[in-house]
Amino acid sequence: MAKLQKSIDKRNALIKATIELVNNSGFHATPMSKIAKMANVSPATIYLYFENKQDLVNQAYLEVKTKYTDFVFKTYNERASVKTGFELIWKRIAEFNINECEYSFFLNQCNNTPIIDEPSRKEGIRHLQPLLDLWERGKKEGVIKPISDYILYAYSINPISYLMIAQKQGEFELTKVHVEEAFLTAWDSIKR
Amino acid sequence: MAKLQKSIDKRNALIKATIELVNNSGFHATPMSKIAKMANVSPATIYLYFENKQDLVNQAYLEVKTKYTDFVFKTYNERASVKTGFELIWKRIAEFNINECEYSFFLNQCNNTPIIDEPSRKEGIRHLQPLLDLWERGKKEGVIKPISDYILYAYSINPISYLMIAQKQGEFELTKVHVEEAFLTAWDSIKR
DNA sequence: TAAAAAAGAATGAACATTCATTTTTATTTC
DNA sequence: GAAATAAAAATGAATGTTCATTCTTTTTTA
Repeated sequence: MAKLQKSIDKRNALIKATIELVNNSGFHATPMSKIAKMANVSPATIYLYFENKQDLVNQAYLEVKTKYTDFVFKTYNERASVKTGFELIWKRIAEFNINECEYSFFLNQCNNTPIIDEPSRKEGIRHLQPLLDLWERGKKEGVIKPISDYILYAYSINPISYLMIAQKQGEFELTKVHVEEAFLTAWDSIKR
Repeated sequence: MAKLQKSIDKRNALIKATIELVNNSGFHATPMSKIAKMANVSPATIYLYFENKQDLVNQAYLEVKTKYTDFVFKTYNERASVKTGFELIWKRIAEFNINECEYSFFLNQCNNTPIIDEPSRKEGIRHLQPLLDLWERGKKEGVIKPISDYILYAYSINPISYLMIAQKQGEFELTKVHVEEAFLTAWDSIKR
């Protein structure tokens, strides 16, 4: 009698292939057969690991989102000043976007199009709770503008994704200098 | 012998249906048959007006993009100060996004995913030439930060799209007050 | 050796596009 | 101004393909 032994490697390869193919062609233009081929697996095998195509993408999304938040808050220290705390988080976000741009592009596509289930997406910004808490504190201390979190996010965090896309499309190269400029710009936009 | 008399109304209805359906389901999840039905037309008729599905979307994109830039620069006056000029343009962009959110959502989806031909997209930011010229002047006058246009765009213009999406997903409502806050934030982020 | 895992081929649905006809339109002829 | 007509415009029904998913068989594993 055999134990349940589905290979985690195969699952990972499938998720990886999905991300890469969806990044380059979009969800509906990516056939399961191609995902299978890229993961060196038969199409039928995908269904041992995932219910169906939608489930595969949802799981890819949640997995990448988790990697993202884990990375972003790893170095965060609640006792730092608001400005320092913001810098810690912002720079980690930038680092993730630059070093894992396959992931960040994928997240971005999921956030901007209707490919992900509402339930799977609803988690959304809530993953960023520590950042929201930091802003709350900043507003109380009078260091951060007393405006909606959505606006703070739109101006200080979302631009990073935009710059990644511009870079992916080869219009722009995101250098160290740019990152520093972008950080200062982000801070200028939300500081009181 | 009859004159060429393809109905502009029909063409418009097809473009409108395409925008609405692509907004809600994405390009590949929108069948031609549905577009036809929504435009009250037979599927075969689409091919009298457009070469194929890709051509239909490309044309929709270019048409909306043109509407956008026409609207945005309509009130612009080259002789205004940099700050005033920026405010004129920014507020028109915001107005367009709010009043024509079907259009702005569509443009955003085209800019963030691989559904549009590279050639059709390449026009991209270049449509915004007057804004780029204004920034150039602002940098010379020492009023605008001397940083890449991509960064200026990412921080002062792109956030509007993000806020639109948040609104479309029902997470947020973009009120007059928010628009004013957002404008000041945009200016803070790019002013020297 | 028995159960799980994997595979390739088969199935059936959905879809973009084309085809063969019908309908509309505008002009011409009386 | 009505009837005739020829070309464009529009249509609904094919066509052929692509694809997600399932089925049956083979291979691997414990």
